Amino acid sequence: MKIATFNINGIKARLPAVTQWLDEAQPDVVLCQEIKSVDEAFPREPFEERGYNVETHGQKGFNGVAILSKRPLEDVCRGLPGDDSDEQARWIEATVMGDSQAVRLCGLYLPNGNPAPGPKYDYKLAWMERLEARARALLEEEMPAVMAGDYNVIPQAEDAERPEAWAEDALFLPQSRAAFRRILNLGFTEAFRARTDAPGQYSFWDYQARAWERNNGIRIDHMLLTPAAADLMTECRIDAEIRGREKPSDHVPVWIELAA
DNA sequence: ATGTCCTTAAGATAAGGA
Repeated sequence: MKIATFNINGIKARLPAVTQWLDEAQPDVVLCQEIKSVDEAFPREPFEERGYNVETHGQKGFNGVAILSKRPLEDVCRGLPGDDSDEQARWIEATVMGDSQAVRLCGLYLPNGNPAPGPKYDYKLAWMERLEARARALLEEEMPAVMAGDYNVIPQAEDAERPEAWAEDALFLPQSRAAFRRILNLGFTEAFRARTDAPGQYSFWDYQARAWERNNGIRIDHMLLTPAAADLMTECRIDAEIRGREKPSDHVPVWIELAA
């Protein structure tokens, strides 16, 4: 089962790029972030005619997450638990049946947090505490689980072309990286780094200043696997080349193959 | 070189978010 995460940066603007990639990559599941659409306005038809089931958790103007799946999605839950006053659409989860076993899928769009310090950074750190709590609960279940999405965290210096440029940024501040590491250290496997220590591998390049042409990127889109899921992983790759196409997202897909 | 892009609110451009 091929499972991908992709921050598409607006479904209305990205429909041609996303459908072209779907037709080529043929993922079974895609966890999408930044759909920037309310549920009612999400264009379901292009995906349904390709055989995907569509579950969205949108909001007006920004944020918004979705799951596309060729297999039926069950037990869909929207919103990260832990704060009923949080109205930002950043979390969706569902269960998909593999050939041999069920997998719990969590799609997340972690807050950017800039400028730091400030209320937006406080919100990011509080959101990460809630994520840690949900991660603990997932580990206690027997089902293999994947938490994938735009984490807005650069885990290590080797995950940025110019780490010095991010020293004061919410994506790379020690507190952000420590919170990410606390979640990993519960027992999760970060899929990409479990398979390679190659430098220069990124998932985001800014639209500005010819960042793509210079490979001035950062790796902030991650897939965290519970031990039961990590045992099933046979592949993890970044489809970087689509960043160079017409009207691309500033992020590219990251995907795993699970023998589930 | 904060050099771009996407969104909404308007009804042309400007602001917020990233």
